[in-house]
Amino acid sequence: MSNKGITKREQDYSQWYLDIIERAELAENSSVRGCMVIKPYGYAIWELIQKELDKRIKESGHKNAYFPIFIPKSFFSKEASHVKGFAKECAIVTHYRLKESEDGKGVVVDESSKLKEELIVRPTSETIMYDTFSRWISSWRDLPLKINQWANIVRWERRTRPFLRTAEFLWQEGHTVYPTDEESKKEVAEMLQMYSDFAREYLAMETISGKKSESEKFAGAVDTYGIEAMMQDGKALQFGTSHDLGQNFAKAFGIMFTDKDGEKKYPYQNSWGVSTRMMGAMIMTHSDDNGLVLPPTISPVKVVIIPIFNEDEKEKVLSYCKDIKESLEDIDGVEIDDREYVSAGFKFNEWEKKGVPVRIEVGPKDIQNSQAVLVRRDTGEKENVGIEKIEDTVETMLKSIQDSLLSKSKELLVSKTHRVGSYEELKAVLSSEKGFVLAHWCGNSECEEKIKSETKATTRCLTKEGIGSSGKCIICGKESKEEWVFSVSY
RNA sequence: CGGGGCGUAGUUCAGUUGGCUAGAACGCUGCGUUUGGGACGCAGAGGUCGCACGUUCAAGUCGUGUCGCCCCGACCA
Repeated sequence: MSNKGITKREQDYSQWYLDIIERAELAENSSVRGCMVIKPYGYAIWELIQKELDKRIKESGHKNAYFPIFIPKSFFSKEASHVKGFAKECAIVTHYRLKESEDGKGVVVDESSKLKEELIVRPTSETIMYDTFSRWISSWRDLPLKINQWANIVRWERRTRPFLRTAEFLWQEGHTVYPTDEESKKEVAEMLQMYSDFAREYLAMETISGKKSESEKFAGAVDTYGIEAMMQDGKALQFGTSHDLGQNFAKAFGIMFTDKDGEKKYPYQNSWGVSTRMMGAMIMTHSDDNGLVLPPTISPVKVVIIPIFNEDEKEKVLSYCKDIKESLEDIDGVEIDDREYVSAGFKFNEWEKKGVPVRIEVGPKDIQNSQAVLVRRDTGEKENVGIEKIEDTVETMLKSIQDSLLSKSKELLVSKTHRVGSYEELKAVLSSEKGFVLAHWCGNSECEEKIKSETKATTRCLTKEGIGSSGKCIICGKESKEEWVFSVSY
C-alpha cells in the first residue's frame, strides 16, 4: 500500500486518528476494503459516548434490543423506495459452506451450499425490525413501541474514507411506532433535538439541524431531518439523522393495530441514528496540529500525571504523584505515566497526541515548592499550583476546557456561516472559504441540481429559522419562503 | 465504473543509461549512559523487490499479463 498520492488535509486527519483507528489490513486479493480497526483508546471514547447517549435514549422511553445482522432479500424489497436507495451498496450472502479445493491448496465456496434466498447484511434495520413489529403489534395497547439497537452495519460504498465513510460502522438506531402521526412527528423533532443537545453538552460541538431536501432524504421516509457540524476546513459533516417514516413501512410490512374505536389502522413510525462518524466529527472539530483535543466529558484519560525523575529521586517523586492522584479520586480517568524507558518530553508529546485535557508535571523542583505544574491541552497554558489547590484547580480547568471548546466550535460555525443573495455570491463564498451558505431556494430539484453540479455544494438542511423567510430563489428567481443551508460536505 | 498515481524491511521511502553481497530513516531487540518538551552511544534482528510469464550473459530496474492499494469524480452516516 502506498500513500504517495495522499493530500495534505488527509494527512492531518490520519495524524488525528493515529491513536483511535487504523485501516484494516484484510487478506491479499480481497475485494473487501474500507474497513477499520478501532483501537482500544478509540473504543474507550466510543464507550463514553455510548454510555451517555444510551442514558438519554432510555430517558425517552426506549428499550434496547437486538435484531439479526442478516436480512432476507425479500424483506428488503417490500418498501419500493427503500430498496432503490440501498440496492447499490449491499453485501449479499449467497452461500453457507466452504470446501477444500480440488488442487488441495486452500478452500473454495461449496456451490452445493447455495442459499435459496440470499441474505443481505443489514445496511440499516428497518425491514428486519418491522417484520418483527408486525407480529408484536395488534392493539392500541401495544403502542407506542419504542426500541433502540446498538449494532454494526455494512454499506458497500463505492468510495470509502477512514472514519468518515467505512464499509462497516457502529451505530445506534432508534425505532418507534405510534398510533398517530402527531406523536411520531413530535418525536422526530425531539430526537433531533436530543442529538443536538448531546453534541453541545457532551461533545462541545455547536451544530445546525433541520429538514433535508427531497433529494437528500432517507430512502423510504416521508421526511428526513439531519444534524450537521462545520469542520475546520469549511466542509460540512452530517453525523445524525431522524426520519419521519409516516405509514410507508407499516403498509409495506403489514403493521396494523386495532384502535379504541375498533377499527384496524396503520400506525406511524420514525427512526433515528448516530454512528461512529459522530466521533470523527468531534475529532475534526477540536483537534489541532499537535494531535487530538478531546472534551473532558469523553476523554478516557482526563488527567495524566507525569513524574520527572532520575534514579535517586524516583521513589520520592512517584510517591508524591500517588498523593496527587489520591487527592483527585473524585475524578474518573486519572493516570500516572511512570514508564521509565521513555523521556518526559516523549510522554508530554504522546499524551498531547491523545488529546488528554489536563497534564500534571511533577519533578523534584515541584516537591521542593510543594506544588505541581498543570498544563491544559486546548491552550497549552502552564500554571504552577500549590499542592493543596490541585484538586480545585483541576476541576475548574476541566470545566473551563469543556466550555472553551464549545465556544470555539460556536465561533467557528458562526464565522463560517454566510448569507448570500445571489448565485454569484454563493459561488464566491464556496470557492474561497466554503462553510455554510444561507440562500433562498424555490424547492425545485432542477435548481438544486444545478448548484450541486456546478459548485459541489448540496442542500444540507432547512433550519427552523429558514422556514417562512421570504426571498427569491438564487437560481430561477422565483418567490421562495425558505432559506436553505448549502455546503460542500464530507 | 471513468480519470490520475503507485506496489522494495514493521512503517515511510531511495535505488542513476539493466551490472558486484538491495539501501536509508524511523520503529524493534540487547547493554550502558539518560529523563523539566519527541534522549544518546555501541551491538544486533529484520527482504521470494505484489504475483506470473517473457527479453537478456545479467532484471528491483525493460515488456506483457494479473492482483492489490491510494487520490479525484458519480453514490452515501
